[in-house]
Amino acid sequence: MDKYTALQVFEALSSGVRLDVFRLLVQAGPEGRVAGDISSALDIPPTNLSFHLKGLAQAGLVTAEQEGRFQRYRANIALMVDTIGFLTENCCGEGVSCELTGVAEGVCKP
Amino acid sequence: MDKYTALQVFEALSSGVRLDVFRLLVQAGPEGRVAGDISSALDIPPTNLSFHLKGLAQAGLVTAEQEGRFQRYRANIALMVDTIGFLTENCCGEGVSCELTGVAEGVCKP
DNA sequence: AAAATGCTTCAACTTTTCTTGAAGTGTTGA
DNA sequence: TCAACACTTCAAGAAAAGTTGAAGCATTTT
Repeated sequence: MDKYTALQVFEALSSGVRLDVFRLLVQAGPEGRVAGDISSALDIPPTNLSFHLKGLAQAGLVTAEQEGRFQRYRANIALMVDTIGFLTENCCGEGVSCELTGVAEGVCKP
Repeated sequence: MDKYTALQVFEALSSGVRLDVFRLLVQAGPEGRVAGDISSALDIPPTNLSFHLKGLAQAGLVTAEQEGRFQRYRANIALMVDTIGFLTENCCGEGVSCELTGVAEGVCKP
């Protein structure tokens, strides 16, 4: 993963609205949710929701699929997990031990 | 972890400058780095760096310790790892399998 | 004590992001 | 075909974040 991709991911999750939307989609699982469904579940006006969904989709954190006149969104959890790998790169290299950094086991040595 | 804490973490990492700083500190390990060191390593004016370090510290992603007239910063990787746990909460619950979501093994069932 | 160093805070400006109503696109059902 | 529906795009104003030089505070050196 490159820095730009990671930055897009963090930017996407740096808004309360988008964080709520992503979490809702994570909990929805592979079925995902259609836009209007998300709008009413979180009480966000459709115009505003569309703006934020665009940001999440651009970052790759959600995928969009047309379903008749509905638009179904799904979370991409794998990208989120990969992003952590990017952040913890080299955190245990060069004589730096996991014990000292307090990092959970398995994170630094995948 | 609550939503506010997670949001602070993502906001903190949603800037290119702060992402660079955090990654530098992750790679620096437990020794950390003093502010002036970071400033010259990443070519960021001290004033601006101070602004961004404040954001990272407020989110809890870095800690600051005075060392004479220097200020030493260290990364808090554990918080980053915890934040992922928050995001993937319930992602495999209620009949939703990890296989379908494509999530790395062990993430959903810690 | 005075000057130098390391860093932060402040104030002002610039830039970006957010929010909302109005208008637009495509789809479905009467 | 026409109205209703689901959602997105557009435009404009409001709010938040980023950047910089000048000034401030604390520590160290001379």
